[in-house]
Amino acid sequence: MNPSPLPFEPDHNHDRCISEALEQARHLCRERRQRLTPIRELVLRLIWQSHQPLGAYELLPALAEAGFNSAPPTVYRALEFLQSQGLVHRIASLNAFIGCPHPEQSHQGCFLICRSCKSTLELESQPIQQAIRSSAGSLGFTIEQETVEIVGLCPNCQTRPQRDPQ
Amino acid sequence: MNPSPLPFEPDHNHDRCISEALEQARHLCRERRQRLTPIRELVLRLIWQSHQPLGAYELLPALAEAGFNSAPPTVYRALEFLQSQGLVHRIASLNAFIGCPHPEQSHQGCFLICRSCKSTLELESQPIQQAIRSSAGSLGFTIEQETVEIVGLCPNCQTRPQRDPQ
DNA sequence: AATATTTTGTTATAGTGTAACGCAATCTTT
DNA sequence: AAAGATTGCGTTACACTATAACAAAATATT
Ligand SMILES: [Zn+2]
Ligand SMILES: [Zn+2]
Ligand SMILES: [Zn+2]
Ligand SMILES: [Zn+2]
Repeated sequence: MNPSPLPFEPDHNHDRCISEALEQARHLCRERRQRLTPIRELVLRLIWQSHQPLGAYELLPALAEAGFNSAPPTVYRALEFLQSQGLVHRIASLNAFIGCPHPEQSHQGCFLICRSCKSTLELESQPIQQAIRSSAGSLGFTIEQETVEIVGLCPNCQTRPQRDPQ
Repeated sequence: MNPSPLPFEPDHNHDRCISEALEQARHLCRERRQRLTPIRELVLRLIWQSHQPLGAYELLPALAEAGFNSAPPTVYRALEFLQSQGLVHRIASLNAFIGCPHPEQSHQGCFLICRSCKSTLELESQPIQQAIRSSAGSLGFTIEQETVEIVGLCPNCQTRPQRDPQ
């Protein structure tokens, strides 16, 4: 067990990922006077079940099991709220959602997505950010939102292609 | 009229963009022994009507007008072919498609998308590519496909926000 | 407690994309 | 040129993703 979740390590302490993410979500929402309702918290917990982006419709059965209404608007509303608080990011190229490991300040994610095991890692890459800002700036373009999603093979899947880390 | 299409210039010679794109498409397909059928060429021409990404369903009426079948599979097949030949890129964050200005060799596009006028510019930014490769490489991640889509305001729309270049 | 605001339930529908199958057109081989 | 193989297209149906609109319930505010 690693003390902190390492990128693409299938045997990291993921229970800790979950509990930390939930704890931080509760803390941030309290601080911001936003309501982390049972549905919202459940959706966040479900998304954090793995490091693989989850589609909105994959959440519905679990919501139903938990006794909630399970129509699309329910889950999309929860996802919208979580996104607005920076707790969740949407992966445009997958139509899916993933928990943000550092939601304390709003930011643009940069994602490495493994084609094989689907594990997805959010980067904070200064060089990438800088290069984008520089390219856009030199053309007089003002950046408002960035989508950077890199698909490929994670280290595990290059050697053990069939492995499926959470 | 500019001799070559400048980024975010609404009054560039766009007829030339179109004719060059079509000419190059014909040339590349001939060279690769791929069939640029009437439907495929029409879809490419429609996409090149502007520098604004076009949704698949926006193409259907024009296909119908031209006397072709206008069911979704028709246009999606054409788009799939054009993408396979690098003649068109898909913008994941918009669910839309745009013509590629330099399809002669396969590449990963990086797109600047104006939120106001929707004009979209494809960049070939070595620094961005390099930064992405470096970040991924240091984590042992092998890149297969990149999605880099930057939304913001182009120079025109920062000063004349309501303008709508082609 | 009364009122306003926010959240959720519910139904319906819009928007995006694909499966599957048969026919037609084109290419390849004889 | 004829026969067979391959590719592209027409057609229908459907899957997946997301939102509009309005009523009911829960919560916050006065
Ligand atoms: Zn984890
Ligand atoms: Zn994040
Ligand atoms: Zn042009
Ligand atoms: Zn391109």
